[in-house]
Parts: sequence; structure tokens; C-alpha cells
Amino acid sequence: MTETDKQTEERIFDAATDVFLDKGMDGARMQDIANRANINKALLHYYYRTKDKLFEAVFEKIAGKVFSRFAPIFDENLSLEDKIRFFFNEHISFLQNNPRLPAFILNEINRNPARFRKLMNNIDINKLWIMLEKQHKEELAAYNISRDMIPQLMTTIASMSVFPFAARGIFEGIFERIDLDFNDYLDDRKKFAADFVIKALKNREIGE
Amino acid sequence: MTETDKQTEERIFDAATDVFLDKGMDGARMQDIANRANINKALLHYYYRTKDKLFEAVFEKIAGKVFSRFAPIFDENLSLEDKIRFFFNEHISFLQNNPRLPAFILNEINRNPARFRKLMNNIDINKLWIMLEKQHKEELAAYNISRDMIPQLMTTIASMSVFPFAARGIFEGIFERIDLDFNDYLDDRKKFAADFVIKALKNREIGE
DNA sequence: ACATTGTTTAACCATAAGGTCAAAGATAAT
DNA sequence: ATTATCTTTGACCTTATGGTTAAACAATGT
Repeated sequence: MTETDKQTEERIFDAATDVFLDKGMDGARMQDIANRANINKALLHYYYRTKDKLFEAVFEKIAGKVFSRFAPIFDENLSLEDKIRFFFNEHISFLQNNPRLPAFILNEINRNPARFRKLMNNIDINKLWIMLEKQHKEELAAYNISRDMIPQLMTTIASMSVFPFAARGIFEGIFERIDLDFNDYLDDRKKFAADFVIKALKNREIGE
Repeated sequence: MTETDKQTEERIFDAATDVFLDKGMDGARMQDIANRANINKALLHYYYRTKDKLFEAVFEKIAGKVFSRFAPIFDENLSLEDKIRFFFNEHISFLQNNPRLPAFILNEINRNPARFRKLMNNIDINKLWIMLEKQHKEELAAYNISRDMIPQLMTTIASMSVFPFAARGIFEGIFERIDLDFNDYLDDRKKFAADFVIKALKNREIGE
């Protein structure tokens, strides 16, 4: 593979990423991708045989990028509290730089859940689960967090970080009316979300 | 308009709703809709001139259904705490019965934000905002919630309720691994979410 | 210089998809 | 019964779209 090859293939891949991110698998047109990459449509099919294959390539790269961002939670050597602060800071910042990823991924996975199963095959959730529990055993006990509450907690944290991007169109529409800038909101959110979660945890009267 | 008319038109509308909900605007095929309604494709165009018009009709009805569910928060005569519990119970229950709505709406609004602006034109956000503030003035003071924290609070609540449905494909994929049923998770979530939010609020050390 | 291999293009193909039309069936009004 | 109106259909049209092909064009090796 020569240098030129790589350049063309990369240009195609980048153009495809852009179009798919904007229009989704169904809405994307091969012609648009070719145009954006400044090449002939046939050349698309030369590098990536079909639309599906091209999409697959793009989707896997994007999804990998997103999910890998969750990884540090499992190995950073921080207290639970610091981990929560770290997560919201890092994750929201990352999404500020890649705001279209969540909507794209959620939509494509809902449209075709098999895609996600495929991604998950490489990861052993249970192992991570147990690791987390071990890392923060004392803290979980101190905060009175039982084993079966962890899914609720984790999904709450993910929701608070990702949902604003998934519902960006709605949020921006509403914020417009009250003169609030989406990015300012997000900057605030890093701290607010962390504080909010930590406060909820610190209030120990959890069980019924 | 005779009785038969109405039946046909309704059958078309229902079929269209089903297909759009599943495939989205771009993925839906007029032929599929016709088939599902057991009619000729030309008849679709007789009742709803174009795909866009048909989609518009379906979208508006669905979106109205969803957003109207938020209304009770603004007029129910409950304490802030009870309102939070009421909201999570009602809203999650509603979405359990209509699980495809969030992903559909979020996707279509992101794909075409103008749609949402149009929906919002009928609503005066600021008025609701002020009403809420007035209704819960003392509680907001007691909880030390400042004016500019309200967007963060409201979006947090919405996120916790809606996100599991928007990310259903992912959640179910993960839950599968840890033997957790999505609906059980949702049933738990009604209480967990309310408790979580209330606990966060009750912990008064909010400002920096 | 020549063959080989890899890259790019213009022209083309088949089909799927949204949409139209003229005519046949119903229904109701006079 | 006849006309007028509304509903439904099968056949058809046009365009957009994913995909193919044969040939031109490079680059590389011998």
C-alpha cells in the first residue's frame, strides 16, 4: 500500500464518517460520500465493496472510540468520588469535541441491535463489574450501595453525561428560549453532575 | 367523511406509525406501509399526498403524545418531592408502554431540528419556568437551588427517565450479560430515580 | 522497453422507490 | 335510473441509488 493509496482511502473514510454521522446509514448517499471525498463513485466501491461494508468500517471505528472512553473508570487508581468527578469531566469534554457521536450510535444500535452485541463480544462485563466492586468495596459499603443498585447507579451516571448530546436538538431548542448556551450548560454540567451524584450517594438513607 | 373512510385513513395512519417508529423516516418504505394497511400504494397517496406529509402527521401526533406527558408537572398541586416521585412513576410507566417513542423522536429531531422548533412554537417555556419557580419558591430556597441550577436539575430528571429508552439497545445488551431484565430494571428505576434526586437535593451543600 | 499490478474514471445497468393516472367500484343524491 | 362524488385499484412513469464494467492511466519491477 503506497502513500497515495492511504491518502485516498483515508479521504474516503473521513468523508464517509462525516456523511454517516450526519445522515445515518439509511439517509447517507454513496454519491454524497464520493463528492465529499472528491472522487468517483466507482472508486468508493473499489476500496469498500458495498455501502454496508463502508458503514461497518466507519461504525466500528466510531463506536470503539466512544466506548474506549469508558475504560479509564475501571483502572484509574482513584477514590470513588474522584472517579466520578474524573468521569464527568473527561467524558463530557470528549463529547463536546465529538457531539454527533451519541445520537449516531444510539440510533444505529437501536436500528440494528446485533451491531452492539458484536461490539460487546470482546468485553467481559462481569469481569469489569467484579473489578469495580473489589476496587471500591469499602466505599460502596460506606455509602450503603448494595450490589443490585450498581446498574441503577452506573446507568444514571451514563445518562447524565450522554443524554444531553442524544437530545441535543431538543435541549438547544429549549435553551434558546431561556437564553442559555448549550456549551455553557455543558461546562456547568461537568461539576453539577459530579456534585449531584456524590451528594445523592452521601445521603445514606438509601434502602426502603 | 363516512365510517369506511375513517377506517381506511386510520388503518393507514396506524400502519404508518408502526413502520416509521421502526425504521424512521429514511428507512420507511411507502410500500411497506401500504402492505401493513392492506391497501394499494396509490391509496396512500390519495389520503396523504406525499411521504413527507404522512410522516409529518405521524410525527406530530407521537410527539404531542410524549410532550403532553410532561404537562402534569406544571399544574399538579404537589410538593416538590411528591412531584418528583409522581413524575418518575408516571413517565417511566408511560414509556414502558411506548418504548419506541424516545429513540424515534430524538432521532428525527436531531435529523431535522426545525421539527422541534415548530412543536415548541405553541409553548411558552418562560411562563412554565416562572410558574414552577413560584409554585416551589420555598422548597427551592430550602434546598438551596438557585435559579440557574434549574436547567441542570430538570435535564437531569429527564435524562434519568428517558435515556434508558433512548439507549435501549445498549442497555439490554449489557443487562443480558448480568442477567438483568430490562423491565425489572425499569420498575426499580421509578423508585431509585426519585430517591436519588431527592437525596441529592436534600444534601444542602450545593454551591462551591 | 515491456509486462504487471494497482488506481481512477466515464459510461452503464438493474432495481427500488416515490409518485401519477385513467378507469373501475361504490355510495349517495335527485 | 342517472348523475355526481368519493374510494380503490392496477399499470405505469421518472428518478435516484447502489453497484458493475471496460478501458485509460499510473507506478513498479525486470
